[in-house]
Amino acid sequence: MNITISNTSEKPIYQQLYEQISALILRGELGSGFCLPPIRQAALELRVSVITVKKAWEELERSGLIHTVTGKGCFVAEFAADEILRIRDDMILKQMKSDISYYKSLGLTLAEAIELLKKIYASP
Amino acid sequence: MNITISNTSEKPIYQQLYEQISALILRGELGSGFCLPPIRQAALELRVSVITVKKAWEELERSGLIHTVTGKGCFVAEFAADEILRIRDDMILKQMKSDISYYKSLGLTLAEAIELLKKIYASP
Amino acid sequence: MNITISNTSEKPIYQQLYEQISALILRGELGSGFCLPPIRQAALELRVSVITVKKAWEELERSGLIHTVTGKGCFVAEFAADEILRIRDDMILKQMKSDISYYKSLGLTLAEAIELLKKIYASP
Amino acid sequence: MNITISNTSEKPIYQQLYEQISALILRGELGSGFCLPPIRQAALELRVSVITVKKAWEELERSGLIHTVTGKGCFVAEFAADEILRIRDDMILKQMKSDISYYKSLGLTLAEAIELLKKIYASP
DNA sequence: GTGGTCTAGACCACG
DNA sequence: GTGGTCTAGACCACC
Repeated sequence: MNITISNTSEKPIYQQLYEQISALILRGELGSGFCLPPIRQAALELRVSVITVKKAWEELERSGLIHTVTGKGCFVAEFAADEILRIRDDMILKQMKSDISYYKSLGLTLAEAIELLKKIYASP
Repeated sequence: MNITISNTSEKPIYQQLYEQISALILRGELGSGFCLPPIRQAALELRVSVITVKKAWEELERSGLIHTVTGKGCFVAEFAADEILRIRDDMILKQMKSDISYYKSLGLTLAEAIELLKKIYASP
Repeated sequence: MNITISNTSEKPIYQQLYEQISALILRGELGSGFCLPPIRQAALELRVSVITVKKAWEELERSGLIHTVTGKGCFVAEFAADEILRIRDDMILKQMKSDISYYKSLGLTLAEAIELLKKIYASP
Repeated sequence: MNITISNTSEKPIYQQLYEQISALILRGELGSGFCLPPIRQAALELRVSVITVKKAWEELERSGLIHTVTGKGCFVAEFAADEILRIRDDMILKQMKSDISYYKSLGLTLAEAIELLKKIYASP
């Protein structure tokens, strides 16, 4: 499941977890019904606290991306094909609005933004 | 000097202050030599603690955007005309790299990104 | 971790702290990964305010000598063996340039300076 | 009298004044009996406050380098030839002791110090 | 438990 | 008047 956690990052660990797993689901790499590892096992593998994993799982459930069955485990929710796209687009839209308000505040024009975007997208 | 502070924002107050004032300087609205309001006065007007304002001012100084003269006040630093552009571009580049790595992780293509960018830039 | 604070010194307390701890790190007495005492505990032991300790710790982080993990503590950064020497030499060079410009302004010759240097270095 | 004042320096202005004038006296460029300019004139020329100049003059008097005659002006004190050397050496010794304790705290050896000293003295 | 932020209020140095 | 430092004490986020 290729998750990487940085202890030195400014972002809280639970949020790093949340972002990476939600990305896996929204890109379709974790399909509907997929069973996430138990929090204790995930905590061991990622070398983080159980509490931290639990918090990330809770956030995922709150976003409607997973679905907890007590005593069974946590499963990726069932999505209609277009529903998953809608959720993804909402997340991107929300984020991009915030990003762009920052660019605008520094006086970046649309043309400059597009040029930069192309350049950065091209690099790995 | 239109500064707006949100006490409920996730961002710390001193950082909101830092971002807004650095934007004013980088957009050229506060020219070289401009004297910022005294920290005590700014604290009163913004209804925050003196220390919070000071912390923001310190960050501005650390970034080289202002310089402090004890007993006199805090002044916007002297910039070569192109230097200010270079600083602005560095800030934008750094931020955009981080933003785009998020878009990519959600599988957004360059074409989609540009389209969204245009749409959001158009709205106010 | 022998730290001594003088309340009567002209130097601010946080700077005394910064200088002594950075010296410990640069001399290699606090190795990579070493965990500094929690700021509240350090404040108690040194009989200064928590905020004063925090300010010193922040300066250390800004210099890249330590890194802070929220909820965990503050750890001496990982250095390549020669990197730590480079940082030390930069600090000494910068300081010595300033010192020597003062000696020169008082008309001290190189020969006199070396002689004095030897004499003072010999004394404890 | 070639005095240069930096408003952006970390050093207080009165101390910059004090250091530069005491250097002029100790190097012998301002001989015994030389009359310093009136504080109001000096303040005008240096574009600093009268209070600041006064403070510097007072420090000079306290060090025994000048001598104020009310209603007449401030005059460089009378020194025996060797006395001026003694004062200069005291000042340098005091400063160098402090400087060297810093070098030692960073683990700089005497040999390294001498080498650096030669290198920096050679450069302008 | 840890660090992160914010507050109100005090005293000092500088100009 | 300005900024610089320090204090005690509070609340929050994270682990």
